[in-house]
Amino acid sequence: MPELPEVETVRRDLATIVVGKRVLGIRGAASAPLRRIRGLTFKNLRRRGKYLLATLGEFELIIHLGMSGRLLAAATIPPVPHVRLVIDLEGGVHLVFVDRRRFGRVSFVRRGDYAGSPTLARMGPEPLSAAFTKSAFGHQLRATKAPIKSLLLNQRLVAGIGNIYADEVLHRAGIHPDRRRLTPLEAGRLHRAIRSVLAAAIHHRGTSFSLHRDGLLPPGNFGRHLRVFQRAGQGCRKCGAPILKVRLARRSTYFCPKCQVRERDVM
DNA sequence: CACGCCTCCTGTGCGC
DNA sequence: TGCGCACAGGAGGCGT
Repeated sequence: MPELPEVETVRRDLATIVVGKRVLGIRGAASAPLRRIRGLTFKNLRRRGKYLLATLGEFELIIHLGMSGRLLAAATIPPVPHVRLVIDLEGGVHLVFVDRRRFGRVSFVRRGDYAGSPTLARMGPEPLSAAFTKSAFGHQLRATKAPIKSLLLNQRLVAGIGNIYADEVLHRAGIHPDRRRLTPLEAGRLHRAIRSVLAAAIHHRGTSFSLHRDGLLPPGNFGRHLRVFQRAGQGCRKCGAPILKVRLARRSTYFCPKCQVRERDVM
């Protein structure tokens, strides 16, 4: 599930609960470095791309939810399978990391030491920040020849986009997912689409999938605003043509064959 | 270095 | 109904 809007939703839900609280203990599959978190206090809870970051003393807690990870704050440990880690906080609060597929990661490093997370170390700008400029984005898109969808997924040109929002922003921008070397016009449309789609998704608390509809978290409801993702065979909301599903970059890819043409724009 | 492919893990849903 | 297999929202690591 978790792409930028979902991770941001988790961050906002948990920040007010954990910030300022001291760690009383840690249980579960905690690495030796992670066990040093005991006794330290959460100074903040931040997000970078799809990563959650927290400063505690001289250290930084790095949490990536992977494909199936969830992070919950609760007074009692919920009776769900696949609880991997529990961080006990003062005030009777438990931070619970649940991850069915174990693709999630929790690490504890010296502040800013991202050597163990190359994607985080090389992360592109936050799409909703001023650092994400149309001109820099456009220049980078001219300089690389991979399919635009692969570039959106790899986190280096812009942070936080995954398979759902890659398809959604490409549809919004009217760009075929396999287009390469975008024109400045296309780059401009894509830049704008990235900002508007992600902002709207955050507003709706992200896209909720069955894994997350268990009553433990307020559900996201951006799902009903999706224009192409998991809508194969259904009509494009813009032109009515049936949405296609293909494999691209080893991922399911949904697009409208009429609104998103592969040919380069005529300028 | 850029790019593409394979892998990690577990559960679900589909076709036969 | 049962079985086997493809597939699932991510990113790290490797080979080319």
